[in-house]
Amino acid sequence: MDEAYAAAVLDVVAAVPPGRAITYGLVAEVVADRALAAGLPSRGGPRQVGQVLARGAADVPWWRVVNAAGSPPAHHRAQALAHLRAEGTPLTADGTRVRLRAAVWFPDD
DNA sequence: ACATTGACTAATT
DNA sequence: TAATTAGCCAATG
Repeated sequence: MDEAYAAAVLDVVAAVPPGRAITYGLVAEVVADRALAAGLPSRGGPRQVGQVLARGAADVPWWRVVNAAGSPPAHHRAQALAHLRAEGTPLTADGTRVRLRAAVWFPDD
């Protein structure tokens, strides 16, 4: 397990502003880009991001990280949605998933 | 070294 | 729009 990678992932997640969200794939890309810019070897994909969060998400707003379909992790979806709703994150009419079109955030904003 | 697993994604149906 | 299938990458046993 690479702590540097985990730290990079958590850093990105922690940077997501309230009321916005980001996908696993996007996090993976940002981390990969940063690693590349730092001259480090390329990192893993979305699944590794999930693995890192599963392990050390205690200190970060993990509920702002959703899958490509806009659905929160299957493990805590109810609680994640509660957080998102409380933050005013754009959700679909049924309130079961995030409206990525409007809520997706990229580190440039 | 091989098989299994998972907080994933994209293409198909 | 939702369910299936196949591909994916690294960690674990």
